Amino acid sequence: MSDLLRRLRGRGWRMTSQRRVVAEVLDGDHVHLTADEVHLRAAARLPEISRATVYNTLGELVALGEVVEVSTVGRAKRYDPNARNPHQHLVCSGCGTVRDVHPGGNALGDLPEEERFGFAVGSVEITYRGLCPGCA
Amino acid sequence: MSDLLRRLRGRGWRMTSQRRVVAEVLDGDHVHLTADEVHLRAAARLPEISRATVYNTLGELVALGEVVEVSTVGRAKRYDPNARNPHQHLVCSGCGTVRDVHPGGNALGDLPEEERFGFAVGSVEITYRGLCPGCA
DNA sequence: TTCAGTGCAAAAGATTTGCATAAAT
DNA sequence: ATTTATGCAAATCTTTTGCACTGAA
Repeated sequence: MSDLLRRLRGRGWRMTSQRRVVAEVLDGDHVHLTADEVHLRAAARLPEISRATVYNTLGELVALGEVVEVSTVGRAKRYDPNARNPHQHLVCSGCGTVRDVHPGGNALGDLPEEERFGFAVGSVEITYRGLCPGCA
Repeated sequence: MSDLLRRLRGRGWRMTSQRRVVAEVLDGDHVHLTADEVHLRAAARLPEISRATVYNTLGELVALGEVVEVSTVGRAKRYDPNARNPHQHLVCSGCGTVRDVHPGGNALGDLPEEERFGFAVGSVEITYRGLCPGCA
């Protein structure tokens, strides 16, 4: 069973065949799928699964903190199940492909208090943009 | 005349009343408008300007490197004319408001070569997410 | 049994596109 | 005169919503 699924079970998440398939599709450490790609792969195993359910389920996983939404410029959001291991993203401006990077040396410190303007800062997202070998 | 407009003139950008108005709306150092907001403000001065023209113009300004698209999670893109001064963004997860931040001390170094996977990295985007005082 | 989850289809929001017309150089 | 930009309306893509129905606990 996938790690994600095991964790969700442990948290008392109500299980259905649709939810199981979505969680299975999202298993792995370098997965960055769009909602539509998740639906496509889930439907390969469970043909009757609807887009609405995929969106609902993804939204819940995000709310639970088990999946992170990767922001995009114009393109569809991508969902990253590797929420436990902080990391950053290298995104191709051509095809939208996402790669994980872990630049050990230059991790970003917190935003200093005097730069927060009263915001309750919860997360930092760092994205490197450029062209992948295939698109260059 | 706005700085942006002056620069565009200098680059031989073909000028029209629509383009002028869009450039004027985008003038300033802490502007983060959506395409729709740009259209709204532009239309206040030039009622016949169309959304398509606003989108076209914004796309060109981005291609010229004069304006930066601020990525969002789900929401409409925002356009930031402050492309000359590298800075970062504090984004409210509640209302989508964007604030500029310049955390001097912890600027991010480049992504090391061995972490680039053959990508031609062109830019880094750093976004702090959280709730603004109003939404908290 | 009960309540949360699902599917469907329609709606909404953001952005793009095709094409005839208008305007800048 | 020539070339490029504009406006309109329709189309596309992504995501959300309302509601009756199904299935997990």
